[in-house]
This record gives sequence, C-alpha cells and structure tokens, in this order.
Amino acid sequence: MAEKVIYRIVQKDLRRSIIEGKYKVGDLLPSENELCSKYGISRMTVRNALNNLETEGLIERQKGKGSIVRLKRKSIELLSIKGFTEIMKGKERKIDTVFLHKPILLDWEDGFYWPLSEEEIISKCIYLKRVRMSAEKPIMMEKTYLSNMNLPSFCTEEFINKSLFDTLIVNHDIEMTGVVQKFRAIPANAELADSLQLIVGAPVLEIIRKLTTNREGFFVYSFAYCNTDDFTIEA
Amino acid sequence: MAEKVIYRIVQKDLRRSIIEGKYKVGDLLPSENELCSKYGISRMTVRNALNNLETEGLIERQKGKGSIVRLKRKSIELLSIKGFTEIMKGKERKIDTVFLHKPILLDWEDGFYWPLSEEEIISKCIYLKRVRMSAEKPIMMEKTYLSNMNLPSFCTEEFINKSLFDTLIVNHDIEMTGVVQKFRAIPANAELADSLQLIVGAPVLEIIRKLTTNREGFFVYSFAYCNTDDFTIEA
DNA sequence: TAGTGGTCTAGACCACTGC
DNA sequence: CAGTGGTCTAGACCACTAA
Repeated sequence: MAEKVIYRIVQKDLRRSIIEGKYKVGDLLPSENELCSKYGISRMTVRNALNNLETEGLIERQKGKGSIVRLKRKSIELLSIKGFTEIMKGKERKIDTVFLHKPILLDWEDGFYWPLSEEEIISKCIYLKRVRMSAEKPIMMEKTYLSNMNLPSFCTEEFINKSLFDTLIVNHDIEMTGVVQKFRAIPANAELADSLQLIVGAPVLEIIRKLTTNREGFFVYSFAYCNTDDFTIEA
Repeated sequence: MAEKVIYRIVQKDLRRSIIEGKYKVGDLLPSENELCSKYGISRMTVRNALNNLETEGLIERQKGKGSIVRLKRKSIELLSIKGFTEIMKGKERKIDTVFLHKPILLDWEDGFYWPLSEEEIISKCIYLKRVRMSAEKPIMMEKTYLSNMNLPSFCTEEFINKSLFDTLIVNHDIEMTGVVQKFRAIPANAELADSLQLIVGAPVLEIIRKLTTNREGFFVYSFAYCNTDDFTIEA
C-alpha cells in the first residue's frame, strides 16, 4: 500500500501538513528548490506535486513569491439556507435540525427513485427523516437513505455536531466526492402542505440528490422539499 | 493579444478542435510524440497542454492507449434539462435554444440583483434572453448578463454551437471556474405564465446564478425560470 | 512487439516580487 | 539584487495496451 511514486509522496506530505495546520492559510510552503534539496529530487517532480495541490485548491502560487496556503476546497454536501434579508451580506440564518426519529434500518422501498446495486439491496437501507426549522417555522423536510454497508452500529451511535456528514467522515472515513442533483418546482400535496405548513398547491422546491463517496459503490440519497417563500437554497 | 506561451497555444488549438467537433467524444487525439513533431517542441510542453485539458474535463488519458476526448466538463456552466422518461437512462432530450434577440449592449439595470464593481458598471452590460424549447413547448426562459470587459465585437460575432460558454472559451479564453447558485420555487406571474405557457400561480423553478471566471473581476450573471412539469433541471 | 502515456533527471532562460 | 515560480529542452526508463 506504500506509495512509490515520488511526487505523490511529496504531495501527500504537504497535504497532511496543511490540513493538520503545520502551515496555516496565508503561509508560504518551502520553495521549489528547498523541496528539491529536501527530497533529493528534480524540480519537475516537485512541481508536479505542487501543481496537483493547486488543482485541489489547497495552495495558490505566485511568481516571484512562492506557494501560498489557501484551503479553498469546495464542499458538495451542504444545502445552505439563506434568508432574503441576509442574502447580500452572505450571512446564514440560525437553522435548527429536528429528527423526526433516529436513523432506522429498513428494506429499500419498492420502486425507489434511483437504481440500486445488488450489494446495496442486500445491505438494506438506513433511513432518516429531518426537518429544518427557522424561528419555529419549518423550512425544509429531508428524507435521507444510505445503504448499511460496513456501517457497524450506525443506527445507535450519536451524531457528531448533529451532522450526518461529520459523522460519516469522522467515525467511518467516508467522504463525499461528488453529487448529481435535480431540481423541480412542484405543487404541495397534502403531506408536504402539512409538513411545511403551506396550503395545498403552493410552490415547493424539490431537490433530489445522489452523493458519491470515496467508498466504491456506496452512495447517499436524499430527497428534500423546501418552502422558499422567505429563503433561498444555495447548492 | 497573441499568445506566446507555447503550451497555451497547443492547448487552445486542441480545445477548439474538440469543441468544434473535429475530434468527437471517444476519439483519440494525436499522440504526445506526434504533437511534439507537429509543433517542433519537447514532450513536457505537450504534456503541460494535455494535463490542462484533462483538468478542464475535455479529455481523459490512458497509459498505453492515448488521449481520449470526453467532454466531461464541470457542470458549472450547464443547466442540463432531462425529461422524466429519460432520467434513468441518462439521456437528454433534444432541446432547441431560441434567442429572443441577439446579444445587445445596455446600461446595467438600476437595482440589479447582484452588487457590481465600478469596472463592471463602466464597461456596461451585454444582455441576452433565450428560451429553451422541447417539442415546441417552452421549458426554460433565461436572462443572461455579462460586463463588456475586453470583449471586442462580442455582440456581432456568431456563437459557436449556439453556446455562450463555448464562444467565451474558444474565442475569448474565458473559462468558468465557479458558481454561486440559488434556487426557489415561486408562483408564475403574468410574464412567466406567458413565456412558459403556464397558468398564473403555477409553480416555477427560479435559478439565480453568478459564475466566476478565470478572468479577474469578470462574472456572468444568469436568471432562469423553468417549467418542471415534464423535466427536471440538473445543476 | 511497437507505440502509448507516466515518471523523472539536469540542466536553461525568463518575468516577477521583495529587499 | 538574490530568490521565486513559469516555461522549455532533450534526453531516459517504465508499465500498459493493442495488434
């Protein structure tokens, strides 16, 4: 498992140092020539590592100056909710997350929206239902489904920061790597009208998402329904 | 304005050929050695160009095989429209784009949604209005605004592939690098009901976007309104 | 086996930043 | 001015693909 490609080693070393905080945002990394000496390699090999870190968004490079730590990684996992009055200031409203129940293990529903692999079906399905509230008004109702592949005791463990994604990365080393998301405006049916305190037929934003992860074949599926009278959804 | 950096020239040449369809998805580009000979340059310079095209998502490279055209560009720039019946197959409907008029140069509207820089205001605003049709039914109405910074003759030139973004990258070297996008479900007002052939009050998906580019201080703003009865919007 | 892209070396000159 | 990253050369050996 040990990496033998030199520029990958350098890349990993520097990445770890940055993420662990040895170099902070705004700091300069060692110069290319210093890294050449340190590892005893040629400049092109060092540049390969640094170019990749730049593509990852961890650093920015400036001619005559050096490689500057930036940490501009972008997060794909969040649907952020912004109130209209705060939109221009970029501030986010205080949003409370309420679990309608703890995560539970179920069979996948018949006719599930997304096609499922044999492995996912066998593993069964962890199901969550949450509501996001602002000032005691419901803004978004979200149903989340993930397969129970190598997730020991997931249904009983406490969530970290009340966050599914923090829990997955910290406790299970699962990181979101990409997303397919579909948007529609639909009229509220009886269930949605009830959940979101709207009248039947009012416009509701539907967001259907499939998140890919660093674990092969493991996906997170989410169906969200939003009242966007007073908020927009940023994705 | 002529580019003097060799690998950028090669990169631009290949990109143009791909976007204009000289090489199609699945085709192999000339090998690295062939490109070396053709341009009379060393292999590293060619590889620099190809690496960048790979990062852009235009090609994929395979050891022992070659550089394969992929066109998996970051979906930053595209709002892709998918019909429900085709969703699972991943196929996209045939969508026609109709310009309500050619791009025109205007002053920025008072009270424009996004804050504008001094430079943008001075440069004035290029405005486009387009409608996407499927089977002669309007699906999406989109208004686009960009500042007229260093865009000689943009309003008169012919679009490449009828696409704003293809034209910006091929003719002006402007690449989209990021996006802020907000989604809402709103009831159709009279104008939207008319444009999208809906009844007033029907749910309409509103997408407000600000696209960042590789050109400092240059942004593309877009406001889209979609009838999602028969289609979803993927973003 | 011939050709491909992946990795790597050891040089070189340049434009730019900061002192 | 010395040091930085940006560009470029002309080689080399490797692992992989396809005929």
